[in-house]
Amino acid sequence: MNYNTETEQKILSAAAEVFLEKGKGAARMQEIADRAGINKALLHYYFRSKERLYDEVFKRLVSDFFNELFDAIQDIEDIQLLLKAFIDNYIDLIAQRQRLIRFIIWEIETGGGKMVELLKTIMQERGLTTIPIEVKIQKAIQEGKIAPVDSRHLILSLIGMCIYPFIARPIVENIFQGIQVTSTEFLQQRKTEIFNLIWNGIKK
Amino acid sequence: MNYNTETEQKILSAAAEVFLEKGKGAARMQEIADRAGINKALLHYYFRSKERLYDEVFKRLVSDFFNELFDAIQDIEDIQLLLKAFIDNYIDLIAQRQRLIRFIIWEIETGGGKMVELLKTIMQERGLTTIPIEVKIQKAIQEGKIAPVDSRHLILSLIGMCIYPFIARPIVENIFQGIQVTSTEFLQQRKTEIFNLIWNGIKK
DNA sequence: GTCTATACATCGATAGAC
DNA sequence: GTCTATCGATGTATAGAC
Repeated sequence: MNYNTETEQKILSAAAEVFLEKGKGAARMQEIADRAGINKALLHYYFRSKERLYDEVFKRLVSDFFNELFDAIQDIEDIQLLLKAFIDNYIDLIAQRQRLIRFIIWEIETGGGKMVELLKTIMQERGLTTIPIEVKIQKAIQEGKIAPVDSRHLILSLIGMCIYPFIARPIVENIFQGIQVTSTEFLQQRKTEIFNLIWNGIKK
Repeated sequence: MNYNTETEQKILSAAAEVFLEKGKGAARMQEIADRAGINKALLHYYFRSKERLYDEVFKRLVSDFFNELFDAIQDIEDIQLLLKAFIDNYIDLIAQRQRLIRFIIWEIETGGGKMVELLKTIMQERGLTTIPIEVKIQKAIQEGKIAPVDSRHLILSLIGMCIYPFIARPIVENIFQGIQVTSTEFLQQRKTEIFNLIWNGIKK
């Protein structure tokens, strides 16, 4: 039993909780220490500063998300199945990680440097030099399977449609009475509506 | 000349700058005072607390945005022209207010209460009880002008596609080398691609 | 490795003179 | 209305005993 690593893990999961709930700026080292069942001094002993602790937590959470997404769609070649799988998995992964979006947006909005670096690292680790889905969309266009849209814009549209309800959740649920963004019913509807819109929009 | 009001305006515009740049949490009353050319004490004399100053700034900036959007599309009845106008105006208004999005997202992610209240107020002031575009989409469906999609999902898709490139701007510009989200060229492409995708997706 | 105690900085807010 | 000076709370980080 390695006491060192055990404490480190307790700190990391407590820090993930607090950072996700409060955001980096409002997160307090005291609260992280409390939830980990230790004191502030030990936090700095293990991670030196709040900044470094945050970096470590951010890296782990975001890497998990993107690796799961890449895993889910990497072997699909048929464009229709690929789009369906992308939408389904993106929405499910986000639905399971609602607070992670705030986390990523907070980070992006401080310049996005960490996020860009992390994405590069993740792609490098997977041996990717291009975005797989972009290449597959372009291939489908060349083979005449879908209309000649701009692949980059299609990807931006896909992600935007999937992610927006989660970003604007309080407003969406208030403006559209009856919608519960996390309900199984809404998630299923959302997947279907996005796929139908996209597919009708680009099929030949 | 009313000195009272003049100082108040200087404070409000300085506060808007700082809040937009730093966000509510990281904004400092000292910096707002400096930019307004006064001292901290006077800030509290006029607005009592940071919270109230923030509320006032938030209300003004967000109201302006939505009022401009509503003004731009309220008289359009034809569904095709309406969708085109919504996309064009939404993208232009956001492009002119890049930092406002962070502002709104920050606010949403602390619960969204202020945003919901503000939207209700804005709609009340305009005498609206429903969302105009939702009603017009449903009317177009009933009249058989577009396919019977879910109007709420269509609106979510529209906004998501318009707003996403601005939210994820640093990532988008890095992943898609060559894209400059704020360039006239990209904005024009984006408007066209969104409209074409939507219209092909729902036209009969 | 883990603790207590504390240094040191910063921030929002206010008191009080003018 | 506007200023200077300062309070009180809170935050990160560290020193030093065990």
